[in-house]
Formats: sequence, structure tokens, C-alpha cells
Amino acid sequence: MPELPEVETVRLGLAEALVGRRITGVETRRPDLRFPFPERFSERLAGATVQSLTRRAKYLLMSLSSGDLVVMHLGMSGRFSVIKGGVSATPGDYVYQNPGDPAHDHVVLAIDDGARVVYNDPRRFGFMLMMRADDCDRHPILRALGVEPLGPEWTADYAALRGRGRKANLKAFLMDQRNIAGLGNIYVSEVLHHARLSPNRAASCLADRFGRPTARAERLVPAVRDVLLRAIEAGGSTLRDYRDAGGERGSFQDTFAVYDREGERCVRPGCGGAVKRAVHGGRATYYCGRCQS
DNA sequence: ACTGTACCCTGTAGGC
DNA sequence: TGCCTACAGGGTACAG
Repeated sequence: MPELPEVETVRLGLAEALVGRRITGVETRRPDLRFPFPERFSERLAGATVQSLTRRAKYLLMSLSSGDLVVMHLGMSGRFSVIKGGVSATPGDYVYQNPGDPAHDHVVLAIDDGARVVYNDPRRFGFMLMMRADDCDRHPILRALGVEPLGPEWTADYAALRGRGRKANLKAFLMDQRNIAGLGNIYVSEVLHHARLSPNRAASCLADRFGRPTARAERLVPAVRDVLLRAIEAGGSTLRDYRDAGGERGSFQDTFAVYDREGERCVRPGCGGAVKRAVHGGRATYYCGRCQS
């Protein structure tokens, strides 16, 4: 479900509810999500104050006063809901009020102002890890990530460096979180359309034979930034079930150029091509066969 | 090292 | 209505 813009939107809502507040109680309702919960997860969380809530790629990083860092990933169907009100100390004591099935509420945090933060995840591809904040750069799951798409390291030089000699196509290249971390199936299609690049073209097109960035790399880099920033501004995309921490839908899906628009006309002025659907690595890709090359 | 595929899990939409 | 299949925004573990 959530790609970088959705995770960033969730982060904003969670930060408002959590930063500077103390977690008074934690309830985990099953032993695992995608992975087992960390050892003594609830005990290490309860009583801690949240110092910051940041994002790395599609990961949420919750930094605690204890020096622990909680690393959270929403997988395909993970959702955080902030539920205001109530003063009970029992985490599970809250009134379910958001869309979704309460049977998949897997984690409940009780906050010192009486609010609840509930993690719901039907498919359970999401996960939560805990590590010492000092160790997070050494943790394999974060260490393997490529550059942040909205950060200063995402440059045409970097794209050329990573793409050089690669036979994998641009769809796979952008989906690979080791290259650039935060894009997913929706935004890769949208970015490639914006950059007028075919998803079928080999990633090697980003570098010339000397390893210098090509015109295609120069188009790709700002396209990533533009699409993501616009999507964040729109509160992300809601196809089916994505909601932010306040239960609100995103609106970026209303301005998709290609995603889920097979057969429709390309929105690029003067193009008029038809949006095609292809499958790369088992995932649908949408693109205009006329203006993307 | 790189690339492609199967798989994890549940819900939903569409065909019959 | 029910049953079946395909598919869904994620990442990982392999085999070649």
C-alpha cells in the first residue's frame, strides 16, 4: 500500500500525536506481524517518551528517550490510526472508529494524554523492529537502502553510477530499494511517465560510455522529486484502503497520469497516445507507448 | 554480481 | 448465492 508519500503523510499525523508524549501502555495482540515482535517489545516501549518520529524511505523511525529506536514498516496494508480521547490506562480500551476491520488491530499504544495509536494490518506484511538508536546505521535492513529520493544524494551522477552497465529495465531499477529507496509500484509508473522514459528501457541508458549522466538521467532525477512532492502535498494516493493517521484518504490518485488508466488517453498535452499496461516482475506497469521512450 | 521467480498473508473483484 | 481465480500499494529468499 504505502509508498514514500503515504508513509510521509502518516508520519506527519503520528508525529503530532506522539512526539513529546509518553507511551503509558502497549498491547500486542499476536506474536508476530511479518516477523516476530522484538524481545520484550511492550516492556521496552511502555514508559518511554517519544523524542522524534522520522522517516527513512518507507520506514518510520520512532526515537525513544530510552535510546531505543522503533523501526516500523507498513508493508502492503499497514495502517496507523490515532484515536483521541479516553483516559483509561488499558491500551485495549478504546472505541473503534476508523474504516477497516478491528480484527486486524495488532498493536495498540496508550498515550499519556489518553489517546490511542492503533496499528492495523490485514495482510501482515508490515513489521516492527527495535534497536539501539546508535546501531541503526549498522542494521542490515537500513544499511542496504539506497539514497533518499528527496535528499541531496539523488542526483543525475548517482543515477548514472547505479545504472551504468545494468541490463535490468528502468521499472526494476527504480523498484529496487538498494538504488533509490521509497518508490513503489504506483510512483515508478508516474515518475517514468513524467520523465518520458519507457519502463522497458535498460537502466544502462542513464550513463554514457564514460559513466556520465545522459539526458535521460537528467530527466529522471527531477521527475522523481516532482512527483513525490506533489503526492505528499496531496496526502498520498488512496486506491483502496490507504488512510492517514487521522483516517483521511489521499487525493493524488485523482491526478494519476498513467497508473491504473489502461486504455485511456495520455494526459500529456499534444500526445494523445494510449496508456498501456505491462507486467514487470509480476507487478503491473502503466505507461504511454507514444511519449515514453 | 545480477536477474528473475516464488513466496509470505488476507481481502476483494470479476467470471462462471 | 457460491466457488474459483487473479490481483493488490511491500520485501525476502532463493535458483540460475
